[in-house]
Amino acid sequence: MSDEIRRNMPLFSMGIVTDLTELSSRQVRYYEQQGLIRPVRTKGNQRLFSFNDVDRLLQIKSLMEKGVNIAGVKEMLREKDQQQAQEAQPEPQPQEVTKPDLSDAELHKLLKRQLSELGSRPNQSHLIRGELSRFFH
Amino acid sequence: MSDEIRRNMPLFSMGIVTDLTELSSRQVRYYEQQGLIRPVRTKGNQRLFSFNDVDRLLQIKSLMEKGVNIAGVKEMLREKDQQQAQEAQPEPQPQEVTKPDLSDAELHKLLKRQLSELGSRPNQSHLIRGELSRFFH
DNA sequence: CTTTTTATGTTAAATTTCCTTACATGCATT
DNA sequence: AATGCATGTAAGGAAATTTAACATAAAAAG
Repeated sequence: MSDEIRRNMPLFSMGIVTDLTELSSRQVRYYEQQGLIRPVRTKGNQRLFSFNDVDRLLQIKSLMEKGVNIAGVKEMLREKDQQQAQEAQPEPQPQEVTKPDLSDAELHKLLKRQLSELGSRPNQSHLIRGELSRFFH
Repeated sequence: MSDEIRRNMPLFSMGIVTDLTELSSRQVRYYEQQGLIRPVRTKGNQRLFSFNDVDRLLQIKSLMEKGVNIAGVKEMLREKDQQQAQEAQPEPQPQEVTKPDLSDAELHKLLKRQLSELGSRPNQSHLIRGELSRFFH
């Protein structure tokens, strides 16, 4: 729980995040606009990102490089969020499945179509998916 | 060693550091000028601080609140740096003691005089000495 | 008890970074 | 051919940061 706080502490400015992720600021703002991340703001309205935000951005980048579109990314992050919420409160809560934004059929079709690609491009000198987790234990 | 990289990765802008440490930017710059920290710079000449920098600033703050002056802080950080350097390369290196900037007598006198005070003031909502270490394992 | 040093505050001007908005565009999808 | 998605780019303004200078209270030195 104290870990939760650390992961969500607003620490990084836009410039550092673009360096860390090698995303353009345009991309980062677009992803925020699409509801994929929720950085807080300074008094002067500038974005401050947390470890979690950077982590999500790396996941988003990874997925989009595989051809997944925003809708797909949104769906996958939503699932992951649910998992984490479950882990956070381990009470076995009998709950009817929350309706996904997209039907299972739609999502399946979507992913099936998109996962037939594979853009490959060497990368380094910045964070890659999974590398961030080492910042905490 | 990979840990060393993480600890020294330039991540934080001035604003975040002043929030984290509750030091004024003036203080942070002064401590840099005195050689206590060495933040790197962006292309545009703005400071970028690492975890290590923030950690040192918290130590500096803690010491100065106890009345230790810059010279004393400098000495104590130097000692700690030596320790860490030793731990990093555990080769039993027979080395004659490096001459301190201040003689032992001077330092002793200095600390003895200064440690007779104790400014107490409640603090919260920011990092305190030792709290930062949890960001890594 | 003056004088000097230390550590920090404050202000100003210049520079850099970031913000929003708007328009442009290549590539898929329809 | 027309539309939508994801991103680039440019303009204008606001916020954050920088250096340099001057001010000052408290401590140290003489």
